[in-house]
Amino acid sequence: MQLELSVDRSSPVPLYFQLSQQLEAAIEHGTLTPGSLLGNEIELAARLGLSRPTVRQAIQSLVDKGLLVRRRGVGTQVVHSQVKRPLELSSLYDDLEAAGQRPATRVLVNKLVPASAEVAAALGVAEDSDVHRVERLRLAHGEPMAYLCNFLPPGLIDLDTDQLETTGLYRLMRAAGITLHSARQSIGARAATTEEAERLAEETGAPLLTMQRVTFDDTGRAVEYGTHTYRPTRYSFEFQLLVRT
Amino acid sequence: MQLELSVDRSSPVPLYFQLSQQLEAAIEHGTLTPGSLLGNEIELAARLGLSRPTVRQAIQSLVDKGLLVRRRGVGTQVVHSQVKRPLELSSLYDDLEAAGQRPATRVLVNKLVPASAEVAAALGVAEDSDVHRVERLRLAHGEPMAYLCNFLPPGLIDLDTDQLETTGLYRLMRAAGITLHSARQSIGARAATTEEAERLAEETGAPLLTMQRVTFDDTGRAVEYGTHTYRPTRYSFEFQLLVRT
DNA sequence: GTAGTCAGATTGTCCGGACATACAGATTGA
DNA sequence: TCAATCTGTATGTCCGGACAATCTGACTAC
Repeated sequence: MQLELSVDRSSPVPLYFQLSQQLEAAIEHGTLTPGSLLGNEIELAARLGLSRPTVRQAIQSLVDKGLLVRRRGVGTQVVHSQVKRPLELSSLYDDLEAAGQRPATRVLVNKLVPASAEVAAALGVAEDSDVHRVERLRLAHGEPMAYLCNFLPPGLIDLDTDQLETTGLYRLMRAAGITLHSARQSIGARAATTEEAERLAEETGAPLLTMQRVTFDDTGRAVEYGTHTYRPTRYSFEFQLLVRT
Repeated sequence: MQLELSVDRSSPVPLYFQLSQQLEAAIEHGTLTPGSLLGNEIELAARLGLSRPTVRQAIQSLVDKGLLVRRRGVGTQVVHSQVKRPLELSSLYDDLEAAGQRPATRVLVNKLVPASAEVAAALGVAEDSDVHRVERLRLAHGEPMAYLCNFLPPGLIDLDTDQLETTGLYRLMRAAGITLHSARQSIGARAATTEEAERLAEETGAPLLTMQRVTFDDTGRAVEYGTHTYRPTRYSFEFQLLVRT
């Protein structure tokens, strides 16, 4: 069957983007079934009244997302496996909300403190200089799920406790005009100390999932350093990843 | 200072790839310092005797890798933060070897077994049909580090125990002509059972880091399903990730 | 002095074409 | 019958050009 595709040249949205979105929607919706050929680029371009480079750009973006596979001499086809999303830089809050869990946050600490050596190194600021320290308890369905301790350099964002209780940190940062670009993460596990256990309603010595992360904006500045502990019975890290080529 | 760049038109290596590799090397080597402008595309193209689309393709590949940032009206500059690698689909064996640890593998099980419901679902094969089951203990410096249990569909690869002891599973699969494409991972933690503790020389109830993974090739077939447990005192997952744009 | 405006610079998008390269299947030869 | 070769098809690479969108900084007007 013929796929219904069309582009709006009067729209400010780039043509290749319009096309890639329609193709992605068709894949998501099942109109383009896994394994099916996409039809050659030349004809597709002619059918849409676009040039081949534009069509290629649209297809390439979906190849990069892992939705399509190109084979020289064969064609472009939809991958069989259900690709979800390739581990984006998302916040726990958004993840929980998307999963239908009603997330809640209890802000335990929100103040300026002198940076420890560890924090100073991670954020690239001078030791003992002032940094924001935010400690939060993240709940889902009223049950504690994670304990989040974050450090931010000063002057970057105005951290309002009320806002922190109603939304995620990443969303606040994006809203403040910070372009999140990359992050360096480390995921591990360890036994809960008595203090940690108490916070998360676990037993002392119970296994905890830990995550440390330094986030950078597009200028390469470190904009956030966080040390998080999760209850492994309530949370695990799930993600899809692609090979780099 | 002027960066020394040149391309070899007689080489079968694509021109844009030659350029991107030279730029990447210059960034890695420090010749291109973080924050420095790359010079505009037009002039760069003229200097190298290339067309602008070719130069753009080279630059774009580095932008995708997170090494460069483009700004309309400003230019292209090197990001400040030290980007390592964006979480490729690597094997524990390669990771350890790259880190200078001398990895060793002890194959505990290597046989065909009927697929359980869980395995059948992950690999997309019929329940009770034959699948390879491989259990391995991964050691570093003679100390147990991880227990790896993997399942593979039959007919895909010849699993030789000797080879499994001297290299990683992924390397074997790639050598067998399998193109690894994507994987779905889940990382969590739990307390060690007595059996698990014994295998890894830990105490019963000690925290363990767990990872489950289904790997797909470029046709979308599931080619491997694995359940791994790591000693968190010896291993943690470290990776860099980029925002998708 | 401050805000608005304008011009230059640079990347973003798009076009049309050309040739190279690799794959699959049909044809041909032994 | 089987293997080597040819051929068509589709993507991969590359070119040269055109115009649009956006950012920076300087200029101008109030």
